[in-house]
Amino acid sequence: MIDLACVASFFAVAETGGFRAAAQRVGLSQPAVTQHIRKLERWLRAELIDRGNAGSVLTPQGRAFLPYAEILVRTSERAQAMFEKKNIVVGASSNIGIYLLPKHLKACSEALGLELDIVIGANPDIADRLQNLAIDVACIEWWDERPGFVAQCWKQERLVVIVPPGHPWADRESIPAALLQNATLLGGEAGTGTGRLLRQCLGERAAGLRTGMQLGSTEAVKRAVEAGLGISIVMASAVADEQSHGRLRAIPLADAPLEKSLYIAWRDHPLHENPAARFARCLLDSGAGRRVRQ
Amino acid sequence: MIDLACVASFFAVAETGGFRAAAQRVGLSQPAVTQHIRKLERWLRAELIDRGNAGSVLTPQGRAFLPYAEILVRTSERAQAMFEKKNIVVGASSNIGIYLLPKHLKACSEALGLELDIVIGANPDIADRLQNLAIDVACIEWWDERPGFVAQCWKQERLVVIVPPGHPWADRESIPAALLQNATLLGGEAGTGTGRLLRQCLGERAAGLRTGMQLGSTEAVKRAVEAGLGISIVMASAVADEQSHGRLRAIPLADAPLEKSLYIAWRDHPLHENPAARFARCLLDSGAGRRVRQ
DNA sequence: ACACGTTACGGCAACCGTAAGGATT
DNA sequence: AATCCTTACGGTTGCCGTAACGTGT
Repeated sequence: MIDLACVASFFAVAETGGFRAAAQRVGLSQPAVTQHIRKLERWLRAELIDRGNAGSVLTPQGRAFLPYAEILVRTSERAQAMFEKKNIVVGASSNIGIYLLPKHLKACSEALGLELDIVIGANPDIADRLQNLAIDVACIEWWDERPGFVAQCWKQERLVVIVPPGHPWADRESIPAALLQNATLLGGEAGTGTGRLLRQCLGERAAGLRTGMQLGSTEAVKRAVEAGLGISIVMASAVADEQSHGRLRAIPLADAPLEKSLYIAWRDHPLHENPAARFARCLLDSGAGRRVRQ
Repeated sequence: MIDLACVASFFAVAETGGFRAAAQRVGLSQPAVTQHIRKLERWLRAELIDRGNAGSVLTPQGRAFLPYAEILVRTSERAQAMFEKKNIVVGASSNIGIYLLPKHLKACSEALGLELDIVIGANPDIADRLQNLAIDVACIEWWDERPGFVAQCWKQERLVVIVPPGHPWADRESIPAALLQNATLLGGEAGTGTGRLLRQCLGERAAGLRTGMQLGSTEAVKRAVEAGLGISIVMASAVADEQSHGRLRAIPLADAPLEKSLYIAWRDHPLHENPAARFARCLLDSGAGRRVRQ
């Protein structure tokens, strides 16, 4: 059976680019790291690292092994952390992590006496990390039901159409769906389910809806709309600032109350004293949660 | 650093329900397993197993640790297997694994001189296993792009409406979308993207489409339709048998050629001699693949 | 000369198996 | 008595650190 200490040393070498630095990071002498790498290489029957005097670099085989090493190291770290009841890791999709989460975190952290680490990423990425045990609690914009997890609806966030101040729609109170019929919307982060939501909410009236440019982030979308490159639909809280400064107009839809459900999801541990679940419930209490699936 | 041998012993105890059987499985003496479990328990500062004379059972904390243990054990096994260039694991969503894959596997296995293990599961489950490194190649019905992976379109499978022989539509040559307008379809496996595909393909005409009963498998859907409980839409190759025996009618849509793209996905190893990639390409060659994403 | 990784070697810890010891049914 | 896990103990392994040794810049 492989030795995790060897894997940790390998991972450290891969990250630091040298045996000496790796030894320091894992708290061993440098020859010990040499031994670890040799042992791994014998075990896998493959050379993993090209030793050069100006830094060590992974061989192709080493690069192939790297994701395995990372999973092994991170999983063992997380397993240990789970029982120490401290330092839980919260993952959030970009929109939530940037615009909504910060104001809740401090209260929950203090109420529970927990240290929090935050990871912000794309929505599917966060879902995967939850599955991989790399994060304990996920705050996400879209959740496909998976066995072994609990997900609850956290908030219903209003979505609004955003246009620049000079736009023909800028002074409307609301926007009827018919206006959107042939509009082209600037796209933000992929995989957040906004497209799905729109089609579901507008029904047949969404047929002509198109999304131009995938800009990758809501920040980018806001800047693009400010610059007059187009219009978009975003979560209301993402544009509160710009709206109050008059840089953007945020206008609700007229006939359909367009709301996106945000979810808190965590692994359904049978552990009674489950810190992830406690944190999740604390978050939910500050957002009037509604149970979706156990 | 935790010892993987201890984790393997724990996992074996969890699966076999006893220290003796676990010892036999991992090839150690029984006291060695006792030591392993004690070491783990000391390391995690938690009791993991309730020792009873009539079998050992996991404590709640043990059950909480179990998924971590499984990931650690399976990942190390997979890492080792990767370098042995043998025995690659293919995951397939149920429909593909049952109706399409078998006829291709033997040829690919022989052409490459590889042993194959097959895992069949729900579509999201297979995608997760690919991410977790539990499988090497995934044959799936829906793929959300993830960094670090390669996915290619493998086949375009025709979808057909299935109705029982006595149904009013049984003798139609094709079914116009308008007929489906307010139909209720029996649902099969969740998360395969058929619903999405339908809405995308039928556009606004899908507005009234409803799915009743989630039956969980295509086999169940077929039996339910045979029994006259309703109609459904399935992959043509899933009902070839029933169609030729006259137990079901399979009827294409009239105005939209309804096709589902099936994908082969694998981890984008930089390893030159990557057996998973070789196998994937072999499969693609037998299905006229079209590149989607690198 | 310096920085990096390797080799050599010795002490010490830890692991495993055998054998004997409770505890429960 | 039978089964299951634990304890006790000794031999062996192998891991780690110190120190000395190549090697390339």
